[in-house]
Amino acid sequence: MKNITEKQFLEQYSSEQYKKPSVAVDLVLFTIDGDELKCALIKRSEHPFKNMLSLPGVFVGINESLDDAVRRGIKTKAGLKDIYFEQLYTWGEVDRDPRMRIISVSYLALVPIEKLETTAALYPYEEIQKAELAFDHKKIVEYARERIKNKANYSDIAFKFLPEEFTLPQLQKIYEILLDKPLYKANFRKKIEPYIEDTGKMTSGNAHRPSKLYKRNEAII
Amino acid sequence: MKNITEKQFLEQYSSEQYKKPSVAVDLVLFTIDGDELKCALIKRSEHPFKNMLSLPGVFVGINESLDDAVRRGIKTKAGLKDIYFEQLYTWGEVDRDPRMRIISVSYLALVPIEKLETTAALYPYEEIQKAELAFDHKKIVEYARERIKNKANYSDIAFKFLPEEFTLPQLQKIYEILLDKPLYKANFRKKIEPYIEDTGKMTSGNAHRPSKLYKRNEAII
DNA sequence: ACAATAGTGTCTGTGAGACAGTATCGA
DNA sequence: TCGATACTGTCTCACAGACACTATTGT
Repeated sequence: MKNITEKQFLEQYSSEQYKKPSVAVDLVLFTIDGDELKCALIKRSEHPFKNMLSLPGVFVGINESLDDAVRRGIKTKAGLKDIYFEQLYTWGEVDRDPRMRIISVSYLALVPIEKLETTAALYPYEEIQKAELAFDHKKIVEYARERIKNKANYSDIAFKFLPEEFTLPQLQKIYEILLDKPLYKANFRKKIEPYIEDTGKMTSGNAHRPSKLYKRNEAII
Repeated sequence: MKNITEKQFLEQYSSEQYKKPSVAVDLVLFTIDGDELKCALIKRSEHPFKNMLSLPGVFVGINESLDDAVRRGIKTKAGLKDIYFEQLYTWGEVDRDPRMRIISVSYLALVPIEKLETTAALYPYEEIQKAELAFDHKKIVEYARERIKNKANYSDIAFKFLPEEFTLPQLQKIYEILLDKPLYKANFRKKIEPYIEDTGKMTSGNAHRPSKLYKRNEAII
């Protein structure tokens, strides 16, 4: 950039001789199924890493924001819309994809299992940890796992795995899975109390004592 | 992507008709100067946003990792090497740069003021907040400010603003600036005690009671 | 009545917060 | 001796952790 204006530089930079990396968004879509945290993965049908599992992802269009690309990915790969997502980390090692230079902006997406009537193939996190994934995708999934473990302590992400109305035993179960440790009922209830609101409704038909249905108290962060 | 193989798609995608975004890294380089948190900014000499302040940044080379681009940026823009940095967030709105589509991977960099004998122009954060910055850079600086405020509570980033050896009044000052609130001496010392190590040395010549010199206890996270 | 799950009362220890005190330097 | 800064002892209160208890359903 010596002796040329920024404008000249940009013209040169935009020209053919300056190769640009491609940019993709990769999705780590988690849900909780019974006692397990599960992640949506796609079996690759082409080389490289043929027949291996990989994260669903899309390339970012030239007139598409990152968040829009994520929404498109969630829609086309999992058939979902209006679910919670947040940016995780951007992975930019030169050789992370053997075909070409691809910078991957990874996103965490969370969805209640009830919304996932669709075809997305889910794999338990515990199995993923033991398996090999395509590209650097295993590292990305593990990064996402750490993130939800941390955020469970100080944010409301646990609620993203549940429908609008839920019981406290359900919510506690989510927390136990995310934090990977058992919690004391009484303590959990005292701690969570400010963040929830009684709906007045109860569960029924569960062969045992019914439980109250709560919803998130949106007024409290 | 209907009816074509992934290979064919990639060939098409790589061809000229598929325009790619550019990727840059933008640096939020903070230091603490006296009682103030300051950020390195550059006055733009070209349109758009001519004469306005902006974050130092570089385009990511096709054969350069993101971290390498950051190191190059820190070297060329601030004349520094081997300083602490971490990725912040990736900004991908379509119109964030009026000239062309640029996706910006922002990085936080922290440096002790003693290392900054150089020319980098520093601006107090409080002033930046009141000013206007080029592009979406003000939002990025504010995001970085929030990050260090949060991380001061549970990580060791405060130490990144100090040289190897430091006094507890110095360290407390850093924390007070980062957290933007006064701290009680006694409580601060009790809390920080496990993370520091006495060097046996003392300050001197300061016209008052000298203070002990400590260093980071690397064994403790 | 019983099994099973839902929900509550209370003790304890830890640690943050607040404040008052003592210690050691230069001038 | 005094001003200024460095450093310490201790009380209180909130809250996480642990555990034992009571409550309500279907069978």
